[in-house]
Order: sequence, then structure tokens, then C-alpha cells
Amino acid sequence: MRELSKAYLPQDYEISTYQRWEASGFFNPDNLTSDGKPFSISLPPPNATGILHLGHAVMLALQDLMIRFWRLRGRRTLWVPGTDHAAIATQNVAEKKLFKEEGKRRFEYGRAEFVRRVNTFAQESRVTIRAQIRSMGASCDWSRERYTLDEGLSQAVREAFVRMYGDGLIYRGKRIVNWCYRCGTTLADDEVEYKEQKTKFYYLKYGPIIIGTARPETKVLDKVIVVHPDDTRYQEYVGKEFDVPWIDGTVKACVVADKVAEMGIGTGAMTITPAHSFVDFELAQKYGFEVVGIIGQDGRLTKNAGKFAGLKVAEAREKIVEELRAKGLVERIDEEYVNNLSVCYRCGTAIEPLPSEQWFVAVDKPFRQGLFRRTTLKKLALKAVMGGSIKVVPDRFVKTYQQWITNLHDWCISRQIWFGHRIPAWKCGGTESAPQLKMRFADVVIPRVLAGMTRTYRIHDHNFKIGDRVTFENSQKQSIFGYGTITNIERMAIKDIPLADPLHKSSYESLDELLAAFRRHYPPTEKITGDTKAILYTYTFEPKENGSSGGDCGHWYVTNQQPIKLVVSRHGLTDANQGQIKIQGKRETPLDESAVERVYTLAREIKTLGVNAIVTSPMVRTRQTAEIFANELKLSIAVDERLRERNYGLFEGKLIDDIQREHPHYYEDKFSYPIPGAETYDELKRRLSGWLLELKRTHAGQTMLVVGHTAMMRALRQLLLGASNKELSDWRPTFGQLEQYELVGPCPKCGSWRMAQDEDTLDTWFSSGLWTFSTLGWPEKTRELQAFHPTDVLETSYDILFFWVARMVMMTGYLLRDIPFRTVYLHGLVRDKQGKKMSKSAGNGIDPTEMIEKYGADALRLSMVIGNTPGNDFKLYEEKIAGYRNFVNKLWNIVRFANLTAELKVVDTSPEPQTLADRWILSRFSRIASLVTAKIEGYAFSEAGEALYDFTWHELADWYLEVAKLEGGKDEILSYLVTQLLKLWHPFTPFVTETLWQETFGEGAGLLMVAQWPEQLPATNDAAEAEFKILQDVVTALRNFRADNKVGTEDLINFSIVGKVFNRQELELVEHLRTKSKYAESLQGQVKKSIDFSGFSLLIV
RNA sequence: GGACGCGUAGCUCAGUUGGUUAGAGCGUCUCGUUUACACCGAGAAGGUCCCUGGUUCGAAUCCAGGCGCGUCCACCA
Repeated sequence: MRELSKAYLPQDYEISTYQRWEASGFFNPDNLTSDGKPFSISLPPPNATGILHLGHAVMLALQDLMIRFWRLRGRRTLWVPGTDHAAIATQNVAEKKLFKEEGKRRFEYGRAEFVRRVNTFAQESRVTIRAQIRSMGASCDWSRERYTLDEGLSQAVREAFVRMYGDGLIYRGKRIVNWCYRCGTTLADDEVEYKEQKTKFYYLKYGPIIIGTARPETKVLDKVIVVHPDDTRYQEYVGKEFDVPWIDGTVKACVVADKVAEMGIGTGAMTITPAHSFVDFELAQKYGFEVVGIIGQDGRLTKNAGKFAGLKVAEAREKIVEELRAKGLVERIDEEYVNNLSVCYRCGTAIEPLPSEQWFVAVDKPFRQGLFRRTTLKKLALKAVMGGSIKVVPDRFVKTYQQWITNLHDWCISRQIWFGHRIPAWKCGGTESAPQLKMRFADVVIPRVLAGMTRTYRIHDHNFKIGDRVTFENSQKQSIFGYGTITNIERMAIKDIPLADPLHKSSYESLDELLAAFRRHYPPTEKITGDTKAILYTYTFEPKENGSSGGDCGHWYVTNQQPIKLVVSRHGLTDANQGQIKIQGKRETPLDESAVERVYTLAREIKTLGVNAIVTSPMVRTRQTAEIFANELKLSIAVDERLRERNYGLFEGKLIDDIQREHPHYYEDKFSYPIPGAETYDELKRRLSGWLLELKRTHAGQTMLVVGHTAMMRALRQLLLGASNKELSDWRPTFGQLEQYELVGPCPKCGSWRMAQDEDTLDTWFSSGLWTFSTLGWPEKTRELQAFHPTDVLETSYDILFFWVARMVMMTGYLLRDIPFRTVYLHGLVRDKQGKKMSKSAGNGIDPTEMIEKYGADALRLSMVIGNTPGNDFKLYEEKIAGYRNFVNKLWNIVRFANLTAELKVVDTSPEPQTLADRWILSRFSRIASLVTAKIEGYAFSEAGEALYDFTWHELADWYLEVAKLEGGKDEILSYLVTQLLKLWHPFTPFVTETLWQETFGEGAGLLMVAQWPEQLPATNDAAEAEFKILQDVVTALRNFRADNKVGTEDLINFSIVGKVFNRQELELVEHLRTKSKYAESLQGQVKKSIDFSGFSLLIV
């Protein structure tokens, strides 16, 4: 072996050690020779933004510890690394950066360009993150690295969405959502944070009743007062109506009694604002009040606010209070009111609850799993944890989890941002041909409507007449499912309706409930109070056959297929001598050479778009243009010659003759392309439709270059965008300008190609929820998925238990009917010495990279593992890391010393002990090794590390090595101890242990990383331990005597022992283990001190 | 309002089925360069284990109540 330096210098070894591991291929379980049981962890993917912080360092240290431990124990360990695109977070960071650098906002770039730039930023971050994960020593399988926006994972996202949509677990609905107008997006309930603040609380005169509010600006149109049914103060008003002088003129108000009003808050009376409060919205649903938005998505008042329209919320509040004051409606204002303001967790802007149409995941909706099981996402998530399939460490979080799941509302998954997975739903273009009159239905009624069997009751006269054509709309999903004609209308009084209503498969408790149900179903524009005689209208329908209209039907088409991108170019070749017209199919006219050049130039530009295939029409110049493109783009066309043939020119061969035969004028009229007569034009569209269908089958997800002539381009444009004929004939494509379309149709309902993808993207946690299996190749049934899923452990910070863990459980339960992981290990947050959360803004953050440079990765890892217990926050500061650096150095020197004293080799079986000290250390080692094993298995990493630390330093180094200096002949035992100790430490401090292993045992010993964990341990020996303990006590007593009595180092201490016989070997140790003492059978002179031990005494002269 | 966690040496924290004299690191003090290590060694001082009561032969540990600190969830007209 090479001589080791006096101190361990991590910088000299870490990088090369990591490279050696990585090059060995053992991070990849496929290369592990053992046929052991798999053990897998999915790395919680760091955000593709910014840099690694201590939170990441903690998780890397803990997960690598487990991975290395189980790898040493012979399991086929897989640790999948990756990064998360972290939609809002990344977009915000990138947006700020772009604004700083270029002074432009996202809308100024446009969607495509902006996304491209955010992607660039994310990719740069990923490079940094990868390097930092490596610097921690994380032994993850880089060959399987994933990114949530990878094509494979995106496919998983689309697949999940489509399946959930198909089972009705994803729906579109108009609901109150948390809206951040600064980010311009909705937020999930748990992305909202609360900040306590002092605000004004207004007591306002609303007719005869005083109402309390902190938000007068939302109250412009309030018409309903809610009081508690038991509140005696307002009994007389319940059910009455008043004309109330209010902010903007007089409103007709009524009073409703409901338990949601709490008597103790404010005056006990409140007006409700359904559009801007979750509670009020629920009330409005319950009683059928209309929902009118006052605040818009731009954070300003809408036109519904009358003269206050356009004002920002804060301004509006002032103006409205002024107005109220002027009208004498302000009773008093409480200045000291404290409430929680909800703010965006990303940017801190105040959240507005707004009504908005969004996509939701239904957590309470039953669905069928397998043949018999009916369950809901919520039930499924509860069962996995409560039923014990998933173990939680520490288990107290089970309760938190249960509580959270129980209170869970439907999860809003659409976000109005650009960076992320675009929602895989396309809306069938306008509603031109659909009837304007709409009739809404509950889910349960739909089958009957379609069968033409149903009648439906309405409380409000829609002014429908017999014979009216109406659109049938699913009121839950707001999707159109058909058309029909009203065939009959009957009126009946409400008292005539039986409460049990078999037609709608419901039964009502009371007339009020029946009324409420009807109102909910169709909010009336005129208010109906308790004493109004309600008339119900019964309609019967004749449904029109579904999907036969052929128009744009507004249907949502949800598909996991990727759209085909079409890049459409007009042909670019002209003839050299324009006047001369040759017909007859064969080209005889010479080409304009400069035009040929232009085509080549454009071809090079097109090359950058990544075109997969080219299609063209059979017209001569068009086809020639396409040939030039094909020639230039050859590399990007499939290499296989047969494929190439197929990709190039679908019109070639098979279709060319047909078209020529059926539409000869397309050929002949090659110098101008007027839109042909309606008949042939429709025919062209029909043909294009068929052709697009075939493309869809053969080229899903690819980019096609279409080279066409004017008529073809117009037809395509109309098919895909739906412009009118007039608009089209005004539109003339020119060569060099590329049209780009996305193709996903045709609409399965009506056959239209005019499909527009939802602009929104998915909540980033939707893709994160799939992480454990999307990274293993799902929805394909891969070998990895079979072997490594469910993963064994999910190790993460407890603060994302809800964000992430719960969602993974739901998604996995639904999609795989499985659990995502067997155990959840939750670590705490890293705090500074004062217990404050580390953050950039507070400036108290420690940069892990800096610490690694200064103290080494091993020291940093130890400082985060020892003293860090599951579920508890822990404090970290530089002195602590320095302390563990000292330990790493101690370990280094222990092995260095062993190397200097003995001839070391790999020894895996316990040698025969020669002396008491040998028996003692082997017994101690045996205990520690089994303790460490058990503790790591039980997720008590800190205790394992601490015990090992104590053994290493205070038993092995402080005592046994000192003994070894005296006794000598320890080659075997030191070899054994070093071999095994390095293994035990390896999961904690991989770098220094691997380095020492290599330096000590050389190439032949292989890598420590894949050595075998000590399983066959020496027998423990209680007697030897007790005996050695006595010896230690005697030594300590002698040392204490010297220190207490200030005996100088030059003086020898004479001692004797009464009541016990020590053998010569033991006395030698006592005399020389830093006691500088001399034993004598009998003492001469005065006994200075006598120390009693159990069974014997130590006498000192 | 609901739930959870914490309170042990000056500081940071261990202490998983209740069991000798309650431990570690840092800091403080004393001594010490001896064929690994001064990123070291040998020692010392320092504790009402938050308080009160209970269970027990025995409680830092279990139970009840209180005090203090912190976190999460819900609500907040």
C-alpha cells in the first residue's frame, strides 16, 4: 500500500472515487452479480430550478445510506434519480430571470418561445443538480435518470389522465378556485398559505340588519342574508324580502336561515357572495342562488360591479366604503380585526377565490376496480395507510395523513401556466351548428335522455316551445352529449310532484329539498322564496341521433395520443418561361433555377424543425418541391429505405392515378389554383380527411412536412381551423411562409377536425404522483416495473406528505391497484442554530456545496444522519460538520495506524483472540455490528451511527489500539477489524471508507461498495468484557490519581492490588496505558490512597 | 376549534418495550507533543431529566393535570 497522508484530504479522493464507482456500473442493479431480492427507492426529484440545498442533502444522505446498506447486504438495489419540472416554481424563477436579463414578460415571448426558454433554463439547472447529487456520493443509477417532462413520463401523464377521465374521475367543472392573479393561475388548496394580518372589519347596515364583513368590495351584488336558524335576533326576518338601499342602488334582499352562520361571529348575520367565497358558493349551490363574479382574473372588478368596474380590489374597497359612508350605511368599523389572509405559496400575492371552469380530480366519486370492488380515491388512499399496507416512520404521521385525506376536496388540477404537461384534452371547435338552447342534465339522467325515454322537470320557464331544438349538456362535466327536440311541455304545481321520483332515481325528504334540488339543477333568474307557489315544467324530448350533425360540437376529446404536428409549405417551383403551358402529366417546362435555390434554402430552415416525414400532393411542381425537401432532409427521414418510401409521398403510386382520374383539372390547371367549385372543394376536403386519418394512424406524435398547392392548403386550413369560405378565398399562401398546425381529430362525436387543445397545463403534482412507476416505464409493462415496483422506501421531508405522498398513494392505487412504496420514511426540516427554517431570504442557509469543499461529503453526511431522528426537525451549523470532519479523520488515522503496525489483508472470518484485549474487542465489535444492522433495518440511522461512532473512537481507537501498541502481533485481528469496520461505515461515509479500502487492500480486493456486509460475527464474551472493564477502571483510577494530585509526568506511581489477582499480561497493560505506574506485590511506605472496587481494592503509594 | 411534536449539562441533542452511578458532541477548565491522528490524548467541572400528582419494589421513560415553546389542518362573514 501507498503511505497515507497524516490527515484525510477529501478533495484529493472524492471525485475520482465517485468516477470509479460510476464506471464500475454497480449503481445499476443489472450489473450486480448477486441474484438477491430487489430493493428500490425513487429519488424525490429535486426541482429543475436553482440549486441543491440542505434539504436535498439530507435526503440524499439518508437514501444513499439505505441503498448502500442493502447493496452490501446483497440486494439488487435500484435508486432512480431524476428532476421535477416543478411547473409554477420553475416558470416563476425563469420568468424573473428573463425579465432581469431581457426586460420581457412571458406574453411578449409567446407561448412556444417562452416554454423553450424556460426549458433551456431548466436543462441548465439539471446539469448543476446532477453534479451536486454526485458530489454527495449518491449511488443512484444514472442510466435510468428521468425528468418529469421526458416523453416517457409525459406519455404516462396522458395515459393516467385519459384513464381517469374515462372513469369519470377527472371532470371539468365550474367551481370556486384559489386564484393568484400575479401568477395568473389557479392553485390547489394546499398551495395556499395563510398569513395573519390586522385589517378593518366593517359593520354595515343592510336593510334592518347589520352585517359584518372584512371585504365590502365583494358585496356589491349581495342579495341574500344568512342567519343561524336558532338566532332569536333575526327570527322575524327569516323568509322575508326587503328592498335594501345598497352600494349600487336598491336591491331586493331576502333572509335565509342556515347553520353555517355562526351566531358569535360579527353580528351573526352575513350576506353571501357566492362567487368569491367557498362557503358562500356551497350555500348558493344548496339553495340555487346565482353566482355572479365581481372580481376578475386580472385582480380587478368586473363589469358586474357597475360603476366600480376596472378598479383594483384595494381601490375598490376604499371607493365602496366611501359610497357606503355617504349613504349612511356604515354602522362602525373595527380597526383591530385580525384575520388570516390567504396568499400564494409561490409569490405571496393575496389569493382571490373566483368561479372558474377547471379540471378536477373527483376524490369521492365511486369507481369500479376489477369486477366487484367499488371504491373512491379517498377510500383507497385511506385504506393503503390505515390498513397497514404502507408503513409510516414515524407512525404518528398516520394520524395526520388520515385527517388530511378525510377532509380532502376535489383536487383542481388545471393550471393557467405554460410550463408543464399540457392537458391532453381537445375541444371540438365552435358551436356553430349546435343548437343555441341548452338543456342541462345530471349524470344519472343522461342514459334516459339518450334513449328518448326521459322527461325532466324545471322550476323555471325557459320559454322553450314545442319543436325547439336543444343541446343536451352534462351539468357536471359541462360537456355536450347530444341534441334533441322538445316534444311536449306540461305544467304542474309543485305539490303534485311525488317526493320519490323514480324517473330521476332520487327521493326527497321534503318539498324544500325538492325545490332546492331543482334550483341547484338550474338556478332560476327570478328568486323563489318559501311562500311562492312554484310551477314545475315537464319537458319531454326526442333525442337526435348522437354525433350525426357533423358540425363542431364542443365535445371534449381526451386522448393519450400526441397530436401530429403539421408544417405546411406551399410548393416553391416555377417555370422558367411562364407563358408556355404544357399539360399531359409529364413536365417538359424547364425550372426557374433561382426558385430551385429558394426551395433549398427553405429546406435547410425546415430541417431545424425536426420533421419525421413528408407528404405531398401529386401535382407536378408540388411534388418536385417535395422531392427537393426530401432530398435535403433525408437524414431526418427514417433510415430504413422501405419506411422512407412510405413516409415520402402518401399520394404517390396508390392515390395519384385516382386523383388524376377523378379530378383532371387539378393537374391541368397548374399555374393558378382558384378554389374549385363547392362540389370539388368538398371532395378535396373529404380526401384530405381520409388522408389525415391515415396519417393519424401511422404518424402519431410526429412532425410532418406537408407540401401543397394553394387549394390543398386552403382546404387543410379550413379543416383544421374552420375559417369560412370567404375568409379562405382571401387567404393566399406564399412560398417561404410555413403554416403550422396540430392535428388530433377528428372529433369522435361529430367528426370535425377543428380541435383546439386546452391551453392549460397540469398541476405539477399530477405527474409527481406517478413518479414511482412512470420512471420505471409505465404504462408499458416493463421488466423494471415488475422487479422494482412497489418501491421499498419513500424517503422524504414530512412537509410534502400531503402534496406528494398522498397523491402518489391515490394515483398508484387507481392506476396500478397497488401501493407506490412499502414504507414512508419522513425526515424533518433542516434548521439553523436558532431553530429558524433555513432560507435564502433570511440569509441563514448553509450551502452544501461549500461545506463539501471545506469538510468533505462524508462529514456533511454524518452531520445530517447522526442526531437526525425521523419526523423531527434538526439543527445544523458549521461547527457540527467540522466535528464530524474530525471523526472522519480519526477513522482515517485508525486505518493508517493499523497499516503501519500490521500487514493488512481482507479478513472476513473472525480470527482466534490471543489476549484479554482481543477477546474484549471482538466481543464488542460483534455487539456493535449486530446493533448497527438492526438499527439501520429499523430506520434508526442516527442511533446506528452514534453507536458505531462511539465504538470506533472510544473503544477501538482509545483502548484497543493503545493495547495493540503494547502487545503486538495483531495482524489478523487488525485486518479483521479494519475490513469489517470499513463495511459498517460505508453506508454513512462512502468516500473515506472506499478510499481506505482501496489504499489498504489494493486492486485485488474489488470495490468496498459491493463487498459483503458482516453477517457471521464472532461470539460475544461477557466475561472478557467484564474483565476488561475492570482493567479500564483501574487504569482510569490511576490516571485520575495523577491528575487530582498533580503528580508530574516524570514521577512513577506505585500501586498494588488487594483482593484480586491480575496476571502479568494485564498488569503490563495497566502499567503502560498512559498511567506511568509500577505494580508491586506489597507496598513500601505510606498508602496515599485506597480505591475500592467491587471485590478488590487499589492501593497507591 | 382539531391534531401532533418538543421541554434532559452553558449550547445542540441521544436516551424504542420502566431497571445499576442519566450519555455524546461543541464550549469551559487542568494537564500532556508518547513510533496513527493537535481535525489529537489524559482528566475535571457542569443535571430538581419543565412543574404537580398518580401507577410501581423502582419513573427522564407509563398515566392524569398544568406551564412554556413549536408545527400542521380547519375556520376566519
